[in-house]
This record gives sequence, C-alpha cells and structure tokens, in this order.
Amino acid sequence: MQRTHTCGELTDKNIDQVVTLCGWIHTRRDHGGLIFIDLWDKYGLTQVVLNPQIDQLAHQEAQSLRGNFVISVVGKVRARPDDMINPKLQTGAIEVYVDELDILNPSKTPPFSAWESQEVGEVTRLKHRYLDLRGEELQKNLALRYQITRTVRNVLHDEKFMEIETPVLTKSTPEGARDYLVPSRLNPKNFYALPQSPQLFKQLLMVSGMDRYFQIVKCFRDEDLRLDRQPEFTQIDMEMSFVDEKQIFPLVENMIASIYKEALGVKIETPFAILKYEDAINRFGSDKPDLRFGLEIVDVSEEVKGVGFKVFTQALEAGGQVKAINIKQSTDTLSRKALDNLTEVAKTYGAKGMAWIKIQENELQSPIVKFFEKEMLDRLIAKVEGKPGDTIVFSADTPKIVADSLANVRLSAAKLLNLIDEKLIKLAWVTEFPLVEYDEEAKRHTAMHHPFTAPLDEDLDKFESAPGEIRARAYDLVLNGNEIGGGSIRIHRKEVQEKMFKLLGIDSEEADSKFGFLLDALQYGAPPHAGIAFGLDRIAMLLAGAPSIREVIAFPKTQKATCQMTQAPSEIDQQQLKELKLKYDLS
RNA sequence: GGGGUCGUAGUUCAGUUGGUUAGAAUGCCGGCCUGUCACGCCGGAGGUCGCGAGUUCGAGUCUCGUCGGCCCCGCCA
Repeated sequence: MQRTHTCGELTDKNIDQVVTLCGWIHTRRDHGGLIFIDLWDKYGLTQVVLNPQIDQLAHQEAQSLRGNFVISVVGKVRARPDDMINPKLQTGAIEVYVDELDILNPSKTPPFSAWESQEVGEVTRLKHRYLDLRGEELQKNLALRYQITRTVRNVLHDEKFMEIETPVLTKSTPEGARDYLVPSRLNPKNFYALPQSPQLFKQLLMVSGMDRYFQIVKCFRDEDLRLDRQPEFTQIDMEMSFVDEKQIFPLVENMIASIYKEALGVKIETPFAILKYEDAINRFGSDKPDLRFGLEIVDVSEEVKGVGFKVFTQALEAGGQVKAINIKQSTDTLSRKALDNLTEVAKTYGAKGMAWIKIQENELQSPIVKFFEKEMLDRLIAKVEGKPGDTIVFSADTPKIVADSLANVRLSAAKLLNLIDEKLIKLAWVTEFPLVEYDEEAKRHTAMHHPFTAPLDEDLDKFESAPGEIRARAYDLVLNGNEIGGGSIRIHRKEVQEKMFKLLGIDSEEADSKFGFLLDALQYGAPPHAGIAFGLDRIAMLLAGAPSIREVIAFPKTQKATCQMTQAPSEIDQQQLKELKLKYDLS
C-alpha cells in the first residue's frame, strides 16, 4: 500500500513506471466501460483510469466508489493521447492505468464538497472544518501561514534570537483586556489566568541575560470578536537587550521584507516610513492610517471661527475642533444618498452629523453656506484647496470624535471612489504615542500601550505637571491601515516603574501583590531592553488577501466565541465543579 | 450592553399583494454509456420554511419573542 508518489508529481518523465498512489476521490466519471477518477491529496490531482480490459476486478470494484473515499491504486503511468492532455492539471500529461484497487476507507456523503466552486455558508463549513480544510483556499492559506512562521524562525535564528516557551497557566494582572481564568483545584478560590501576552516573562528573560528572545505563542483575551479578532490568537513575540529603536526598526523591517519575499515572492521597500502619533491623528484621524491614498484631514477651526452656523461655533466654544476633508473630484459620485451614508458612518463614531459643501462649476451646493460671509467662505475653500468638482465634508466636535468620524469617513469615501490601489503595500511605523490616556469612566489614567512602556526621556518631568502630554517610546507597525504589531522600549529602572504605577493609580501595595516579582527583578541588574509583538493571524490574513482572520486559522471560533465543530464551550459535569469547589450564581 | 443584517431540500438560492400540491440549480439514489476531466443522457427520492407564540377563514410571507450566523459601536492593541 505504501505510496511511491504523491498525486501531484507524476509527469511524462514517469511514463511506463508502475506506481502506487493514495488519496481521496475528488471526482468520479463513470462511462460504463471506462471509469475515470481524479485522485486528490494535498499535492495535487492525478487522473486514474479503470479499464475492464486492464483489470476486470478493479473496474468492477470501482463502480462502488464515491466522492471522498480513501483509496490506493497500483498501476502503470501512461502518456495521454495528445488531444486528451489536460493543461489545467500539473499531472495533465499522464494518467495511471489501474490494475490494483484498494478501498482504504469509504466515506459518507459529505454535507458539502470542499472542492466544488459553490460557496457554502460559514456555519456549515465550521461545523465540518476538517472537510473545509481539504479545499484549495484553506490549504493555501495554512501553507502561507506556515511559510510566514518558518521565515520568522529562520530570520530570527540568524539574528541570534532563541525561542523560549513561557507559562500558559499564569497570573491575572490588572490593566489590559479581560482575562480568561482557570480555577486551581489544588488551591480553592484561586485562579490562573491565560496570558494576554507573555509580556512580563519576556522582560524577566532579559533580566536573565537571554539577550534575544522570541516566541510564536498563543495569547488569550476575553473580549468581543471582530473579523480580525479571535479570543485566542497567535503573536510573534520578541524582546531584546541593549537596543533601542535604531536597532529594532531595521531588524523588524528585514523580518517583514523576508516574509513578503518568502511567502509571496514580493519585494518591499525598506526602511518603512515613520509617522508620529500626533501627525497620524492630525492628518488621518487614526493611529493606523491607510497610506495608500490621500484625502487628508485639514483643520479649519480658524477659518470658521465666528461663523453663524451654530454646530461649528458651539463645538469651538466647547474647546472642540472643526476639521474637513476635501474629497477631490467627487461631486458626481457623491449623490445625496452617498453623502447620507457617509453621514451615517460619521454618526457611528459619535458625530452628531456631517456638514458638506459641493463645489460645482458656478455655485456652491450645500446646506450650510448660507451661514457664511463670502469672505470667510473664500478663506475656507482656499484652506482646503477646493476646486470645482470637489466635495468638502466637515466634522465639528471634540478632538476625539472629529478624528474618529473623519478617519472612517475618509476610509468609506476612498472605497466608494475606488481610490485604493489593492496592489500597493504601505508599511509605516507610528511612534511617540501618548504614554497614558484618561479614562473618564474610571476617573484615572490608563496605559495606552501597557504599564511597562518607557516614557521619552525629555518628558520625564511631566509625570506630575502634565501626564497626558508624556510621550511613550512605543511604536506600532501599520500595514495598509491595519495594525499588525506594536512594542516599546521598556522601563528597566524601578523608580520609573513606580512613578508609572503611581500615575496609573496603582498603589504600592497593589503593585507589590500584582507585579512584585517584576519590581524585584528590576532591582537585580535589569538591562535596558525593548521588544515588539506581531499579530500572526492578521499578517497571514492580509498577505493571503483573506476576508477574515478565520480563513487563516485551522479551527477558528464564531463571533460568540464558540466552536461549531466541538461545541465548546459546554457545560461540565457537577463532579468537576465540586472538585474545583465552584458553584454557579446565575442571578 | 447597543445598532444593522441574514436564517426555505444535503448545499447554494428563488418564492409576487397573505391564497390551491413550496420551486430551480447542484448534490444524492437507480439505469444507460470506452476518452471524460464541472462528462453526458433518462428516471427517482429528498422540506418541522431555525424555534415558539400571536393576528387571520388562511402565514414561508405580517407582529412579538427566542435561538443561531455575519458586520459594526462599546470593549480590545
């Protein structure tokens, strides 16, 4: 039964050889006399022929064959007649004449065939994921994903990184996402948390002198799902000692370039652009701007000051802003309906509405121009460089709402006007994030990246005076408007770490109980260190051109974080609960 | 927690204004077929219209609830 070849490798060079193939029945074409079978395995398809004149018994047995049966065949490779060559198949020049057929395992009729072109609903596909995974798309995506991790391991190995595993059962820490918890049977009332990332462990490995660590590792966050977010996902996690941005950026750029080269055969430009957070927000309204197109945001707060349009003046009086995007050459495309849709986008992100001005050849078409003096209007149009054919859209509100709403109006408009060149690959670093942001609900500062991120040296004196203005030595890597990775220079001195905790409202007692081990370690010769982590699933999704992260994960979860195949999560035995000393409270 | 959208043969979908026996394609089963490769031809089976109430003489269609899928806000780097 042992196969001599896979289903993807026989060519006219193998003619007259006796071969053994194993695989699944992809298609069966029964001509009564002749039976053709396309035999499939992950390497390809080979047509095998059952001819009663070659072997009566095998031909007879083949009549019972159906799709997805697993079989092995022994037979001779023959050249196909010239006009029977199938150029669509790798093996299309040959076929195998069977004289021995073995049914290794029959198959029930599957609910769908992974090989047929018909689209199948995702629930059905997920329920029978093992069948779906036979299909070309997922085979390709998982191969790409493997190509990426293989490249990462090669590149980082060459750069003297060592892969080290860290615990999965670990300690729940404040800050960040909601933890997945695991009860401890041996320690009633105590819980492990699954890691949101191996952050603290990798920093401790630097204290240990490991110098360069990496890990391709599962992380867990109990938050709501999106098309690019699963509750368990994989990070490419890295940490280095005695480095700063100058060493990290080129190293990462080389890694990403190698991934593109090895996985897609695409050469990308290095170094990547560097964009300060403040500039990213000002120009694009987002800390992960899509740089494949323009439509930049313009601050027109000065130009509209004192206008009779209440929405603008009230926003400004309340300390807010008025900003605009000039959507060039769009008066024809942006119908009233389309503008309404863009307004809905703006509203999704907190805007109360969206003003607009269409610059027609001889007039301004707009619900708001009547509030403007001519001179003011001229200044405004000049500021946004408005020309006939352009549409100017406005957002007036708090800086956050203005940025969020215009950032997303910008994206929607670009899609609507087909401004995005799908072939472009725009990678950029976003740097100098705020160290902390103020949480209105909790009435305290929270770390924007995480609590171990170092501030810029020149901002160290702002901890008391202006914490909101402290910039962090944090950096994100953005690919075509998607955040694919982020990291920071870490705090390696205990005093700075304590200042940070104080700013976050974590008192020394809490700091001690939650992070004591780290604070201790920082006192035993912690080297300056820094690191970064990448979302492997997202990178794979983007490189595959897949519509969701689920298409690059072998066994993904649905939006309610369930697995359609295993039915996880599920209720457990009372006995298990009892052992864990747990009880439900469904009040 | 909130908004939007979808749910009809195994699968993908159609189903008019609420009206007779819910259709198509594909898959499946049976028959015929020696050059097909999405083989072809003939015949057949296959339905809790997600589930539960309600309105109505009558509900796949309308209303309410519920379950599930997807997308988004919040949340999450």
